[in-house]
Amino acid sequence: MAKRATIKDVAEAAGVGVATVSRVLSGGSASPQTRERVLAVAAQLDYRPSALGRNLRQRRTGGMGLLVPDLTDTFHAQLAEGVLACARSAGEPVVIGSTGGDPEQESELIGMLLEQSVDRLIAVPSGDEESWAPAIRAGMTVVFADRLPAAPPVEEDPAVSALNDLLLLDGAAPPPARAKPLDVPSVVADDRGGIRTAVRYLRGLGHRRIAFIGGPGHDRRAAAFREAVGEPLDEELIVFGTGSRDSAYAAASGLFQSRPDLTAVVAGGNVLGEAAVLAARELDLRVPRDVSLIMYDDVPWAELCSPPLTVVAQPGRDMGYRAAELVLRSGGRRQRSVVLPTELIVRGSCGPRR
Amino acid sequence: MAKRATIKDVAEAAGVGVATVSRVLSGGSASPQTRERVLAVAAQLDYRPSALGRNLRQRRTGGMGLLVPDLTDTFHAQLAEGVLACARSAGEPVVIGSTGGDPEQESELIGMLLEQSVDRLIAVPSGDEESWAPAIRAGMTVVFADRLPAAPPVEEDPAVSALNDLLLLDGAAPPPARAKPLDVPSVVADDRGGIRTAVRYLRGLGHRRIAFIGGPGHDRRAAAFREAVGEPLDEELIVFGTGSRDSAYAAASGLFQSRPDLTAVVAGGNVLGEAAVLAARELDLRVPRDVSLIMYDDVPWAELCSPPLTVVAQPGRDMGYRAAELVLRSGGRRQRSVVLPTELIVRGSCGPRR
DNA sequence: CTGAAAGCGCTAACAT
DNA sequence: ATGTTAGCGCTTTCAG
Repeated sequence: MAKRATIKDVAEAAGVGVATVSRVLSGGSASPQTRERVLAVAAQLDYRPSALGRNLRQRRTGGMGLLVPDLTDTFHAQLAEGVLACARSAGEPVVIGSTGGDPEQESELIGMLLEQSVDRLIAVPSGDEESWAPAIRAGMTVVFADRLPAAPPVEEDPAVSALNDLLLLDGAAPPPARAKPLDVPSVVADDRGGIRTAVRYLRGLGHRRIAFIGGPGHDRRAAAFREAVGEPLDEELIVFGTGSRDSAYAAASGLFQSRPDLTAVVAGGNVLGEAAVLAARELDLRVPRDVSLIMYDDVPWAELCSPPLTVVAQPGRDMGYRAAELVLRSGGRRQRSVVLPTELIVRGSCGPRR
Repeated sequence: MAKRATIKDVAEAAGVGVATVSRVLSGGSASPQTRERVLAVAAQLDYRPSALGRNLRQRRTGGMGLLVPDLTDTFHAQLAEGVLACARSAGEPVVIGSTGGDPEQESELIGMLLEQSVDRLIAVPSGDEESWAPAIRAGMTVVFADRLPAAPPVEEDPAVSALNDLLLLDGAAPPPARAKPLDVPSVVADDRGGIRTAVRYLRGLGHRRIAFIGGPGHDRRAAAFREAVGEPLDEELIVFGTGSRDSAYAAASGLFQSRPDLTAVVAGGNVLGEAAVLAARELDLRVPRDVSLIMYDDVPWAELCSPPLTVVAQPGRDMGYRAAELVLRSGGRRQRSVVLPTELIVRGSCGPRR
């Protein structure tokens, strides 16, 4: 690294103390002449304050961390672009990590960020609330984007269980003592509205046996789907993949084969939509003649499919931007969560029930 | 930020000096007992060495920077995933920036990285060699991925020009004095081979009027295209977009309209392929009946198109991984550049000339 | 308004 | 083998 000028160099060259230079550069008070001289010298020396010194002094790194499951999921890429846009305009660095949807990798990455003293983090979480507790406790300012961590598995405390059994309290068992839920601001899409609109649209076309294919983190969408469909609910029509494209394909293909009677499917994300299109084609199901399809996420290629895909668009880029704003503006006090609207974009992948 | 234990805390608690703790944790020499005690205390205190202190001391930040034009370009996302995978397994942080293909933003981001003392950088460059010189001079270890910076515009030195005119040396003018080319390792695909294979394939199908649609950074591919097509060369069949999806669409659409006689097109990247498919459909050109299409980059949705797209696949993820290895292993000495093979994946978007 | 000085947490000489 | 010490570049009291 070519040696760069330090604040000391500037101070000497300007004939002032380092404190003065620091003040001038961070907008503190200084006489106009001093200020001007310092500025001139700094420019002449091409001085750039080192973030290293500042960070150490302030015991924190500026900027923010960004954790997403997978950048090749175009929606996450859009979200990331939003975060980067905001960070760029703020001149702040972004340390990024891809978790592969694996809570363990996620935790490791959080550890890495902690080590870097990155104390602001935007995350599309993969782990559950429990796995996020340490980060919060460590003092990180976290903002969740796109989804929230799942509630931790209810711990079957053997003693309590036994007691409950004994007292025959099963039916009206008190809610198991669970860790208090995380209080973290978030930026998510209106999944409930988005899914409901999609289901209603399909209903309006005459569809009755509608399926949902989800992936990790799509629990809220699945819940919204259950709610929108109402009774009678056919749980077999709700399937999940584990996050990889392969497993998404397997889920879609399995669904089509086991339930040839379904006439429409809602894919909970673009990777699942991709899988659904592929699986349908492989099984010679024609869209929308044999099966109607609505995909969550509007991605460029949705328009390229034949027929073009009808989608529930969520503003990925905006979500990222807003999340970054939230995490930056968090001047200590609590931030409100934000829910962004979705939009049903009707193209050609849905038709009347045959 | 909850106050974390420092090396001093560990030293005191273990009854040793800070240096010993430092040594133990970085694998230096220490007696087995001491080592054990320190390790125990460190674990007990949940001590994590602060990267801040280390970085300042070593005057450099670990990890690496990563600059790409646009993450929603799936190829760049794949490349980024490769970089992240390598960085993750090395436990190193990655500071990412998205340039939007704009040399100016790129320069600003480089400045930001310099300020952070990030001295290792992987970049899909947007600026030309000239705009990259400062980063190199500042001592950054740079590895270019996917493409190389364009040669700087030849400066028309008036004096030299005049002299040349005077001496009638125009025809055999000596190469203009240009800055010495950057000597930076890189990881790129075998564009020459990839394009040649594509063109030959199309030729074999009988196509004679083949077009090329490129974007920023596709100069090498365009050059390879010219070479592969040979004489007579129809320059009108080579068009460029500026990087945005809109401009890519405009370029494709304009090409199809101005040259209805073309029978095949090679798109220099997935965003351009996207545009080509869209434009063709808009103009009622059927693929492959009316026009054959080969796209650079194998992306998941290539298979979803109807017909599925024949592509020149380049190993985006590997490229990223290799680039990260290169930049990490750069133990001071020069690294060799690497060229990765491409593969023509024949699907259904090419047919015989009608 | 300005300067001197004290560290932030860590590593690398240097001494023991 | 281990402790002591001197900073890395910066911000921030605290005096002047």
